[in-house]
Amino acid sequence: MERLPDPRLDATRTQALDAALTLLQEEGALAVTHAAISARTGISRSTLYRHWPKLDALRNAAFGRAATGPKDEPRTDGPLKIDLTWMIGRLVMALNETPWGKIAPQVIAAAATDKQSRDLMNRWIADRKGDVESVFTAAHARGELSEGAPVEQLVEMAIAIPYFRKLVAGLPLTPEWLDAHVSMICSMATKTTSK
Amino acid sequence: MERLPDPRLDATRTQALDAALTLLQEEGALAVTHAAISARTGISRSTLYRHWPKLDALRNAAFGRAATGPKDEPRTDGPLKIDLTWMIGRLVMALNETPWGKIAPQVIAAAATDKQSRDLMNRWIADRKGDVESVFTAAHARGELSEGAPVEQLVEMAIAIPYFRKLVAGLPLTPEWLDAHVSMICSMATKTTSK
DNA sequence: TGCGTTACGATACAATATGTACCACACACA
DNA sequence: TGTGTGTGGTACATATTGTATCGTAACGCA
Repeated sequence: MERLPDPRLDATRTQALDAALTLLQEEGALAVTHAAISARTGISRSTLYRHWPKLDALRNAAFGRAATGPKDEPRTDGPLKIDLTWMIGRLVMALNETPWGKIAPQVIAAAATDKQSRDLMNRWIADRKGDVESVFTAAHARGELSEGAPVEQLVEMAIAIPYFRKLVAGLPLTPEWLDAHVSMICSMATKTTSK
Repeated sequence: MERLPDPRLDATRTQALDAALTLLQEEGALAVTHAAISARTGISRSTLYRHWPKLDALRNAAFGRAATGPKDEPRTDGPLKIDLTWMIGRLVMALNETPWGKIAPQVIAAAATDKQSRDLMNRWIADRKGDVESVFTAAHARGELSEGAPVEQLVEMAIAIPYFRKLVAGLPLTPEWLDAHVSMICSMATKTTSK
């Protein structure tokens, strides 16, 4: 007979990963250790080793936890500028206000040597690209785009620039900046109705 | 009286940092330790600790070494597309073929907690931005730019996208991609002579 | 060439991080 | 109420990171 899963398993895992996430944000990936989590949660070191026998596994679990979040349903009602502002605004919010914004650089660095981190990063990017692309697709269906609009390049640009500003250059992503960013993209995508 | 500097000082420092750079590329920042460099160079562990008493100092020195390189003199003879292709081509080459391409992600991650890494990264970006900007300035002087061309945004875009593709998304920077990238920027910057 | 200085190499040692092994206890389910 | 399973505590093994000390070798200078 199958036994029901012991609720303690999930409870300790959740507690531990919560603490790991905090450590990740506050002190970086190197601070995520069995000992540190034990000190912070009261969970014994042996229990933590039982759940994640290796340090890599523990850190990957923490990364994974940081990347999880509610999926954004893209708005595609139009017009393009409104949809894009909302969609890229969600990205900006994720970078500004969720753990992911602080942790992404460490995932990027880890991706150089660790496949799981690479997969995690790629999945995150693919999701965002998909969202932005669907906005363009809808705009195209409404006839809002100019003939040869380079949609693929525009999608990449829409995402790459906020990423670069925030993570690489350490520049803020303000509402004013967002407006200018979206405006530039729209001016490239739509029929040149500009003055 | 001042004594001349002992040549052994420079010799060991150079040897050690060469090995550190190799380790950095091949096995990541975590592999850069006094012990590893000692094993690789034959320099004794105690000597390495004498030069860089802390591990952070050693890694920062390795980062610094990775970032050094000959300064690119921007070409500003025009036309814009030629100058931009050359200038961004230099950036692409640096990312593709120098240690910096492999190490930048680790510097970015370290920048979250370490001021020296932050400074290093900012200096690198500022240099590149300055180069690209001077290309636009020259083009403006020649009257190649359209009235309200958003030069600042274009400069950022020129740099952010290759960075994102290579470091974050792990995508290749091919000559074909470079051409498309530059073309897009030019079409935004120049008087809309496009059909 | 010889002398004082300085860098280097070797070793021993301390402190911490990273696991492993084992046992007693407490909690969950039947 | 028993039986299994997760947990906590401790002891222990090993590697990493850093310190301290000593003799030796290379260097600059006279």
